[in-house]
Amino acid sequence: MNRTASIKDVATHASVAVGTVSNVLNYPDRVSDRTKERVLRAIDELGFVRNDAARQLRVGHSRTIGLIVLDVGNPFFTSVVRAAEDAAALQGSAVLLGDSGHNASREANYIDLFQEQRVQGLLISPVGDITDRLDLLRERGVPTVLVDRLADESKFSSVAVDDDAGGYLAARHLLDTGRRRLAFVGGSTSIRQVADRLQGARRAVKEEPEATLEVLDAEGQTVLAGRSVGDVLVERGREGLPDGIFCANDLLALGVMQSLTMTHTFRIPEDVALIGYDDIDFAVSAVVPLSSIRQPTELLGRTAIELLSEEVESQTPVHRSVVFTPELVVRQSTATPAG
Amino acid sequence: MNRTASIKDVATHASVAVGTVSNVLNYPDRVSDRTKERVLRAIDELGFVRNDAARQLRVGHSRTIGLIVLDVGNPFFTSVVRAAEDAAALQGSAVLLGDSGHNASREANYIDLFQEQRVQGLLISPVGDITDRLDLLRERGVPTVLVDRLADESKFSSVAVDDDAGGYLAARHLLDTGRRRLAFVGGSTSIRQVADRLQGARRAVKEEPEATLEVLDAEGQTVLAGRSVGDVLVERGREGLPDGIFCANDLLALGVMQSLTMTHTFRIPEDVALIGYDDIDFAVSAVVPLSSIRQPTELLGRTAIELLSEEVESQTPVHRSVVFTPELVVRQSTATPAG
DNA sequence: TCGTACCAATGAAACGATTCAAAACTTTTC
DNA sequence: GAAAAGTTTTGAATCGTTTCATTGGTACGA
Repeated sequence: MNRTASIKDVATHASVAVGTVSNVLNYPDRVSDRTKERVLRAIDELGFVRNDAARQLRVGHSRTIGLIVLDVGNPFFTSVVRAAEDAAALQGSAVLLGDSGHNASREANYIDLFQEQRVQGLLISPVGDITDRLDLLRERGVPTVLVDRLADESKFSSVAVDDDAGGYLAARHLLDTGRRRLAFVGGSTSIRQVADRLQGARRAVKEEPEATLEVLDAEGQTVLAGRSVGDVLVERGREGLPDGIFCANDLLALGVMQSLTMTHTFRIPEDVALIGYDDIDFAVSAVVPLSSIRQPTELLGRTAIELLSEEVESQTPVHRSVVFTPELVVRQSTATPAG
Repeated sequence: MNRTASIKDVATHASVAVGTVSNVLNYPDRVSDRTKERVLRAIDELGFVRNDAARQLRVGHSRTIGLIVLDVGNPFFTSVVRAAEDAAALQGSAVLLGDSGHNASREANYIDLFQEQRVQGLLISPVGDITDRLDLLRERGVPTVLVDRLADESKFSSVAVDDDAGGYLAARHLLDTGRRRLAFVGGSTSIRQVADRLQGARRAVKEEPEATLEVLDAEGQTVLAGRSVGDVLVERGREGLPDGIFCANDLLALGVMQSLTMTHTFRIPEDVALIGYDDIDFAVSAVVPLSSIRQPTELLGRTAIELLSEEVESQTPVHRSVVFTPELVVRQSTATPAG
């Protein structure tokens, strides 16, 4: 297995100087057609592939962008990742993807790795509060954009989705379709996103004098947790039943739906309207197609790359925080009750 | 923003030679404790981070492995990716992840990129038949392991899961729990995996003289497609109903389940047993927890890395194909009918 | 005191690209 | 036909590591 060809081999093979080969690769119009053709043939014959490490060493920076997410398995992030990759590809960069899995030490490993790789910049959805760590990065000249988290604008750019607005949107929709006795199912409100969504919902409910909002406890954010909540409601019976339920994510909502529809005690949406959050793939194919709040994930990924480019380009770093508003997706589970 | 510190700066700062700093980084026991400490302090004070491009240029190869999957959003691949990352980290390598999205040109882009990066090797779940392309890679000394696809063992190593065995396992389980009138729902059998699973199921059915296997058409591999199949069965009524249904993936199975349970005409598992394939997260939290066939994705990812290491290490490349057997996961949807 | 080991530290060379001032050609202009 | 202007091509210097033959020190035994 003979060593892969270098630019020098190509130069010899084509009887030109190394600088010429480099020019063919990087500034094709500086080279005459005749030599260009000769060089290209040599490249082809030797199967030359540019060594990016050498290139990077010389020019001082790579063409890659680091992206660290909390969980690649989460559809929200999967979608953000894909959008970021596409946007990066358009501007000639590649994305190095790291999955921290909510684990601070894995996150730290990736940050180190990406620094050694001299990435152009870093997009990160941080595990905890690592502003110190990121401050260091910033000082060392690695521009950073926070994803799905608000940042101190004097220090970082960030992209996020307005969860308060999302909560408002969901509750407002239930109110607009005539429901007045609302319930919120969130799992732990110690999660910032959940707390914000609840806050938004409260805001909407305040706008209707006779509307009420009850907060139901759930153990976690899973389908099973949702089902337990549903079972409690079923037991409670027709009396205390809310007529509109807003779940802080679709899994919870699907669980509630399973419980209510299986027992056939209550019909969705006639007796209870139900709305989730995230608009996962399963929402549309639920037994009763589930209304939900969709987060503009593609936009999030694309914008993150744009903000990063701004940081890379501008000498005097100015930071921007972009907050997107989520979108209401209406399906059958919140259809207006007949009559 | 001053340039990041180099090994030379560290050497000056600690009053040692550059070679010594390099030794501290790479062969700590070659260096006396006193100087080691001095160097480490200097590294800390200057915030030195090793430039991996320079390192790579010198040693001739990177510490990264390229991994190209068909779809990061697919839980199967997500799980493989995570396992591969962990296994790679253990041996000091990092994984560069590429998502081809079933698109040959995106795939080609990643292959090019990874070649320029001089990855140690490539794990790939190829879009189409790209053996030509991969042959080229092999000639250029980039060892390649195929993932989720069988390979000509004279050319490549590969890891895959035995779909025929999985199909057999599912059907055998239905037979073992007393079902005899089986049905297979697969979507298009032009997909290799689906065809193999059907073949395995047929093999099992042949073992029981009085057992039958009916193949039901489905439009695609989604929940909705499954629901349509379920609706057809419901319409058919108790007469022609199979007593055991095997779906080539969990989405189809969940669709069938929705249809059968909603109408309350038939009960699962009393009237019909139902088993899926893939054991996605949703299987366990279905209305009736769904039995399924689990693919050993973690093992797949880990083994892929191992095979690649073998290829990298061995001078005379020998290739191996490893085929794993999937695993039966029994839940309520195939419980033995009472009595 | 000298010779022999042994250990630590040194620093020039090499990796493969890009860059850029200078050299070598071509073409234009007078 | 020579000078000026423009175009191509050249090749040495450079980026930041690792490597390794060599040098400098120290300890021990004779």
